Order: sequence, then C-alpha cells, then structure tokens
Amino acid sequence: MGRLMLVDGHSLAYRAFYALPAENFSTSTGQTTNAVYGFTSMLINVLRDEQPTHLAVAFDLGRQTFRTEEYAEYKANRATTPTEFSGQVPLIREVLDAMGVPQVTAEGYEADDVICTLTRRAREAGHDVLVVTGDRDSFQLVDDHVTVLYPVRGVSELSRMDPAAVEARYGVPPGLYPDLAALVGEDSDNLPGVPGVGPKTAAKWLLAHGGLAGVIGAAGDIKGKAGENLRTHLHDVERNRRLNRLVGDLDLPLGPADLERRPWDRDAIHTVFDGLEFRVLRERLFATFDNDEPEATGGFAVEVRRLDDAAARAWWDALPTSARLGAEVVLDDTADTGTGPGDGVVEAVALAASPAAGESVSEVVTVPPGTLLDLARGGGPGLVLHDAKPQLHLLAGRPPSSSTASLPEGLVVSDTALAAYLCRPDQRSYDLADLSVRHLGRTLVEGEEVEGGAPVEDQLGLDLDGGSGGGDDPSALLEAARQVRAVRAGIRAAAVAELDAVLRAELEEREGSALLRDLELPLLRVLARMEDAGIAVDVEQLQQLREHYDVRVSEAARLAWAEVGEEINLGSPKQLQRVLFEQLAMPKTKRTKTGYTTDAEALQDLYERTEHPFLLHLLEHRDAIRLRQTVEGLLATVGPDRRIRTTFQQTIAATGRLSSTDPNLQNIPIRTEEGRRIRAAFVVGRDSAGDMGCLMSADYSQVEMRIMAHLSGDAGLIEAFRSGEDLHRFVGSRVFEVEPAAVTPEMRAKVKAMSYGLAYGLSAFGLSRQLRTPVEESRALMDEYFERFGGVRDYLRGVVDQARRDGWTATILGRRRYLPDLTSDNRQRREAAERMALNAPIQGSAADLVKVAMLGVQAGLDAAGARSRMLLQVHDELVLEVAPDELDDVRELVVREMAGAADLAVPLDVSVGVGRSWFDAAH
DNA sequence: AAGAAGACGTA
DNA sequence: CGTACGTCTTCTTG
Repeated sequence: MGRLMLVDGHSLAYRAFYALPAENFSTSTGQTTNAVYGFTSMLINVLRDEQPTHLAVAFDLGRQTFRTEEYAEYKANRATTPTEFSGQVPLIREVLDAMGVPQVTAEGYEADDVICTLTRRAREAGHDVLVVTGDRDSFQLVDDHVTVLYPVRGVSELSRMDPAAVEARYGVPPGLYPDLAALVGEDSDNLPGVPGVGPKTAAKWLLAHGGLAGVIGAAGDIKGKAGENLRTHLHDVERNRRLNRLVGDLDLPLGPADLERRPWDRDAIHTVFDGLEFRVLRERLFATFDNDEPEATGGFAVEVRRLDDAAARAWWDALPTSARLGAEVVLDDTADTGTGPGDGVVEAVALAASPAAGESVSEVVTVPPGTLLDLARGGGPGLVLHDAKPQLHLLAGRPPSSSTASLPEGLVVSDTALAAYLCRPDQRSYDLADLSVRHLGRTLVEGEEVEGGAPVEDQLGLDLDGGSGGGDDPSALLEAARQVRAVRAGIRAAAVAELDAVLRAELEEREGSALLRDLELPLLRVLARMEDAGIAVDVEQLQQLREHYDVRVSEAARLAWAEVGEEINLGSPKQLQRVLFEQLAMPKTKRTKTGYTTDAEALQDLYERTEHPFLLHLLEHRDAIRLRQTVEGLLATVGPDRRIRTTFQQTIAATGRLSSTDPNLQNIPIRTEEGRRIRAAFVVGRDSAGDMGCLMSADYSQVEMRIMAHLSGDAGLIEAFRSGEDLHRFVGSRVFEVEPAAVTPEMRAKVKAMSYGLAYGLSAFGLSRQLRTPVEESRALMDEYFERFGGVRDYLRGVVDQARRDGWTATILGRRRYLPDLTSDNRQRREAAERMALNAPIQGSAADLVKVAMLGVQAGLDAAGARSRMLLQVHDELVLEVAPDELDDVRELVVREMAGAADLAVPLDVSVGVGRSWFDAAH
C-alpha cells in the first residue's frame, strides 16, 4: 500500500505562470523563472504535506490530441502559449530530473489521460492516489482512494477534492462531474454547453435522471427555455462528454511500480538551482529532503575528548608531522567581551584527524588555543580550516594590541572554503553545511539549524533548557553548554577533515592546486594582516564633511519640494515616477521592471529636454545624500584607535578579484571633486612605534588592456605599450589613420571607450549608447578598430570558442571560471555567458597579478623587517602606510613587485604617489 | 523579518 | 543590448 502522487505538469506550471508576476522572477541573465519557481515551490510544499511514496509528473505533448482531431475547436480559444511560458517548461523538466522525479507523456494524449491511466493502475495495485492538477476534468477520478488537489487562488493553496468536496461544490458525486461539465460546458476548453444551464440546473437534472444518459433520454420532457436549449444542443453535450472522458488504458512506458520515490541528485540540484538562482527554494528543498530520508544523509558522529595542555602535547607529538587536521575554533559566545555582536572568547580549538576508512565515529580532540599555537610553532601537523581568516583573527586576538602576524608560520595548510572557491568560483556561498551535503553527501547537523538545537544535545543526552531533567546546578549547566560548543565545533572539524581530502582531489583535477597553495593560501595571511592594520581616518574631517553634505541634502530637498509643491520622498523611485511622469508629464525614460527609470543618466537627459529645475535639485539631493551616507557609514566603523578595518572577501568574485565589506573600502568616491574630499579623510596614522610617514598609493596603469595585449599577442597593441606613447592616442592614430599628434580629444575618447568596452563584450549598440552616436557610426568604429587590431578580434573569438569547448575560461595563472551557459539554447543566457567568458580571463588575470604582487610586497617588507605595511587593495591599486625613513625602499619594492608580478609581452607600468592622505597620494 | 528592486559608488 | 563587486533605501511579501 503506497501513496502515489500524480502531478499535471503543464496545468500547474500555467497556474504558477499567471499567479506570480513574471517581472519579479528572472535570473541575472534575464531568464524568466516565475513558472519554474511557482511550480517547484508548489511541488515542495505538496511533497512535504502529503509525503507520497510514489511520484510522477505528467506533461502534455504538443497541442495535437485525439480531442483536437475529433473537434478542431478544442481549446482553440486559448491564446497562443506565451513564449515566456514555453521557455520555462524545459527548465521545469530539468528541475524534475535533478529531483529524480519521473516524467510521463503520451503522444496524442493529454497529461490528464496519462494521469487517469496511472490512477487506474495504481488503484489496481492497491495504492491511494493524489492527483495534483488545475484541470477540473480530473474530478471524475475522485473516489474514496483518489483525491484531487486543486489549486485555488494562485499557487499557495490547494483545495482537497474528495468525494464529499466534489459533491458539496457541484451538487453531484464525482462520477457525475463529467456529465455536469458536458451540460454546463467548459470555457477554458472552448466547449460550449447548453445556454442557460449552469451547475445548479445541471445537477438537478442529473440527480433526477440518474446521469447524462437519463437526461438525454428525458430531454423531450424537460420543460422551459432550458429544456428547449438542451434539445437544440444535444449534439454539443454528447460531444462534450466524449471529449471530457479521460482515457484510462494508455500504453505507458512506466507503471506505478516504477514511480517509487528515489534519492535526489544533489549535485544536479545545485547546478540547476544555481542556474535558476533559487536560493531559498533550494534550502527549502533540502530541508524537505533531509526530513524525508534521514538515513540517506547521515550526519557526523563525533566523540570529543577535551585535552588539557599536557595531554594535548602528548597527542600532538604522536601524530605524523605530515598529518592534516580539520580544525575549528570553539568559541564561547556567552562570554561578553563587550566589543560587539558575534564576538566571543576562543576557549579551545577542535581538531579532527582524517578518518580512517570505514570509521563511522570521528575522534575529535579539543585543545587550549595557547597550547595549539605553541605546538604549531614547533612544526608538525598542519591545520585545515574552513574560512580560516576570521578564525585566525580570533586566535590572534584583537588588534591593535595583537595581530595575526604573530601566528605561527605554516599553521594553516589549507582552507576548504578557498579550495571550494577555486573549484567553482561562481557559487555565492561556501557554507560548510552546503559543501558537506554536496561533496560528502552528509548533513552537517548543527544545533542552530534545527529547532531548539536538538541534535547535538540529543547526542549528549543533555537538557540545556533547564527543564525538569536539566538539574539546577549552574556549574553543571555551564559545563554542559561548554560540551555542546565543543561537539558542534568538533562536528565541523570532522567535516572539514573529510572535505579537505575530497576537495584536494577535485582541485587537482581542475589544475588549481598550485593556485591554492602558492597564491590564495599565502594571500589569506597577508589579507589578515591588512585587516589587522586598518587605515587611519581624520575623524574631525569626516564629521565636518558629514555636516557639509547634510546642509547640501536639506537645501536640495527644500528646493526640490518647492518646485513640485509637496514634500515627496525623494528617495522613492515610485513617488518620483508619479511626480515626473504623471504630475509633470515628462517624457518617459527607459523602462524598468516596475516602471520608468529615474537614474542619474535619465534625469540628466530629462533636464536637457525639459530644463525643469526640479531635476537639478533632485540630482543634487541624490549626490549629497549618497556622500553623506558614505561618510556616516565610515564614521560608524571607526575604531577606538581612529582606524577603519574592512574585511577582504576572498571567495566572492567569480573572476578572482577580492571584495571588501563592512565597510567597503573599494568604492570610496574618486571621480568627483566633492567625493574626493572623502578620500582626503583617509590619512597616514601611527603604529605601535609611533607616527608613520605617509600613505603610498601604487597602481597599475591600463592593466587590463596590457593583459589583453599580452593574451592576444596583437602586434599593434603590443607596440602601443612598448612605444611609450599614450595608449589611446596611439590606438586613435591607427584607427583614424592620422598622426598621433592629430588625434583629437573626441577621437581619443571614442577609442578609449571602445578599448575598455572590448574586455566587457561591448556591442555596437552599447558603444553607440555610451558615446551617444548612431549605431552605424559605432559599428564602423568597431570594424575599423578590429581591422587595425585583428589579433584582439581573433583572441576574443578564440576565448569564447575555447570556453565553449572546455566549459571554462582560464587566467594567466590557470584560475578557471566555469560557464555552462555558453551552450545554452537561451540566447540571452548564452550571450551573457559569452561576455563573462570574454571578461573573466582579463579581469581574472589582473587579479592574479595584483595578488602575486601583494605576496611579493609582503615578503619584501617582512624580509626587510620594515614597519611599513600594506593597508588596502583596490583591484589595481595598493595602498600602504610607510614609515618615515622607509619611503625610498618601499617605493622601490612596490614598483619592483608590481611591475614584476608577471612576465608579459608588454611592460607593466606602475605609478606611485605619496602623501599625507589617500587623496594626496593619488597621482 | 527578509528579500527584491532600484539606485550608485569603485575597478 | 558592457564585466566584477557592496550598500543603501524603499517597497513587497511571508
């Protein structure tokens, strides 16, 4: 006895398509996903709620069926299927494939017939059946063992149609429903019924005459207008009944026995859901899945021994020096350090040796952090951490009094988050629990992820909530909590140990091992030291700036409000749209998903056309409020030592770049005069030994174009860089066939935009929009450009071809980016992937170079025992704080390391500036 | 409370 | 209809 769930795929997808606003569901590549989302969401819910043992989804095959053959008008009233919808059906099928759900179709028949056939056969096998469909014809299948779940109100709610429900709704038992539908007609199928006969009349007749045959037989006796209509439409009614009868004897490739639910392909689900950008839905899916089949995804069983200093030393010494230990700090987050949320005290480090084969319970020890650091200083086993940098900060203690620089060399031999990132840099997170599920097929059972933290406590037989069994001895409770923390960290350490082995093999396969070992891993410590250092700011100057911008904000708002006569919220695009396009009836701008854009470019354009002063005040307000917010954000993060400490993210950007958060110091304004005042507030500070001398900013000039020249081998471009001539002037003189000296600023601007656009996959359309010139002109420019620099064109083509063949692009150092969408049937997705393929080797190689340079600079500073230190990296720029007497040495070091980061076909040009502030150091 | 959308800062 | 990010506000949804 099982429970078979049969889903009408098209019917539900259609419901979802119309229930969810398409504009709210699209991927970054422009694929609409509302139907996929709605369908999948509904499926997850219904699986969760109904727990079927068997499952299949039926799909229609085209529009030609035996019904259209009998009656050409069948469903002919339906508008042609929107392409937005049909494009999503294959995606839904991909989701189902990944979920291991069988799909059944039958040529010439509809999904309903498939469902009817499977229902019959399942009933014969003794199963109960649940039919999930938005097609009312299926009500004829309902009986004591067959229930239809019928969506009402969009996709969020399913109505449970059992015999009683059908009868309550239509006044007839399920068996008579198709008779009733034949009389009443079905608009959605273009089947007209008897005029003037609705469900009430039809039910009355059917009950009085025992069914449609009876009604037809007694047609002559039925009085009134309705009876007359019945007699003139008998033919329609009989036809309706033939068409709405579901076929129950199809020859199908699959029977109920083949539909038993099977394990889902986690990797496929990740791939599919990544592509669809369904993050929450994936979590819901796994939540449902894990609850369904816990035995398929056992967690980590650990046995934790707490070692004191002496025991830890003995344990450590017994390990082979080549051992790799999965590690995770044990954080006592109940200890209030008074320094903010998420802080705590490292009470121990959990260490897990790689498990011996067949071992089901991992042995984990926890050791005191001080002991561990001591031991590691003497060499021996290395640690593998997951997302090591924050843990290194915890281990090192809080700057400025402590620094990760003090941690033992060789402490961390790998980082599983970095390894996973190098394997697949496009993921948006490298959560240990996700990776564990994905690569180990094991659920990382963590207290936080389960209601009430049950699993770990269960494993320990503890009751932390202070309930009846918990006892009220406070020290016992504290001890129990400590043990829970140790077990949680121990589980993570055990997972890391296993993950390390798997990811090392995977990374090796992808030829990324050296990148991890020689670049990212050493860089991790460099970044940690930069984060430790922070950058000094002039707080008073920032406060003055805030006031200055604040005045600008108020003044601009006042003037803007005066122009429109009401105090609208100038930060609300919605209210702005109302004022601009309705109240002031300005010409419409570019469309967005929800209306018309009010971005700065559009506002500027509108101003040029209307000269309405409101627009100027609005732009002024935007600018000022943004600058004020930037300053406020910075002020909020200034530490007690007047320094700002960012976090560099090493596993976010798919191209290999770093990113900076909390606060983001990679997007401090520079383009406008007003914005640059913020840069001037970043100043040289002091270290433990006293005042530093100056800030130094060193950046690569045109690094991406140089990499393009190198990678393409284009003789003209290489010559441009070797000649020492201004790049854009040189290119302009070639493209426009004039002497370099005769290149006008306009010509230079055009080729400059073209050159930079190349690396982004710029189109003639995009170029024309940017240059505000006709498309033909920009196309001509592109043609001329490629004519002169044919190597560039050949290279760009070659990159995409290679990536399509191999599935990935690679940088100079072999950093890969996988782009499966290059072979997508969806043009939008494919072309977006092509642009990424063009850009990834260039942006990524630049990122490689800067990282190499950073390692070199750090090594040079360390070797010299310098006080000077690196503070920031802004993609092609390094910012350092230089000690007074080290300026010349550091300048020389930085230029040497940056320029020598790679041996390219063109020189790497580095420009350096120094000054009291970041602004002054700009050059 | 959490997420989407729109806007905009950087390279 | 140009790549890669992060963060803010407003608005919508659960």
